[in-house]
Amino acid sequence: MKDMQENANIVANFLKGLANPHRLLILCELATGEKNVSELIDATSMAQTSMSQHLSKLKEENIVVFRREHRTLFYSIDNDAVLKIMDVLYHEFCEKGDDK
Amino acid sequence: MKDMQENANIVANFLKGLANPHRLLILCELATGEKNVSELIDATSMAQTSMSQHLSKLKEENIVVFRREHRTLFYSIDNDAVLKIMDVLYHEFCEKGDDK
DNA sequence: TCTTCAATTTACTATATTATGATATGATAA
DNA sequence: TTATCATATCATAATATAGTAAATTGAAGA
Repeated sequence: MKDMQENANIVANFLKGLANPHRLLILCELATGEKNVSELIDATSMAQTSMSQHLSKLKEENIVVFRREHRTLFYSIDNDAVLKIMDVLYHEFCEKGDDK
Repeated sequence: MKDMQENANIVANFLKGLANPHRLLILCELATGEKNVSELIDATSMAQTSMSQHLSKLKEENIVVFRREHRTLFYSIDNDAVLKIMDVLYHEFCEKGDDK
């Protein structure tokens, strides 16, 4: 096992990839299945450039992958840890205690 | 349930609280049980000021709590989601595939 | 080839985060 | 009260992140 310090850097970068409201919304969309960029823009009302940059960050951290079909790029979540963490976050923040 | 946008902001802030190598190391220490600030400084070799700021951030996001005993403050993790996420992260990043 | 569509990259600015040094607080002992 | 220990806060500078506009790439149809 790598030493803690080194792991801490890797894990922190991974978490930074998730720690943005726009990227979380993107991941919520992708959690229900593969989507192309236009669909993601429609679903989140984000600017196209901004979407592209956030997708780029998600790719960089190996959180999502994409495949090209003609001119269209389809993105999907390719990370088991991400799905597990989203599950924890959903139960913690979206299901309970929403009435404060 | 709150709308996604609002939840996304809250969750992103929570994740930002975790997304720093120093804070992850602090949480690794606290995962084994309550520790005071001096112990955390010794264990992580961080500067005192830096430690204090990171603990402050962790408190702000309700990730840790503390209790005072005389002059000494004891910190501990007070968040079930944090422990679950750390567990996922540990399995993903610290146990497997460490030999790349 | 020329044009257009889908998406990315680049450049720039605004804002947020982090590290560091100096100072302050709160609790206790002398 | 004064000194000291444990810790927090403040100020500042360096760095990272995010948003926006303009330019670029890659694929496909006219």
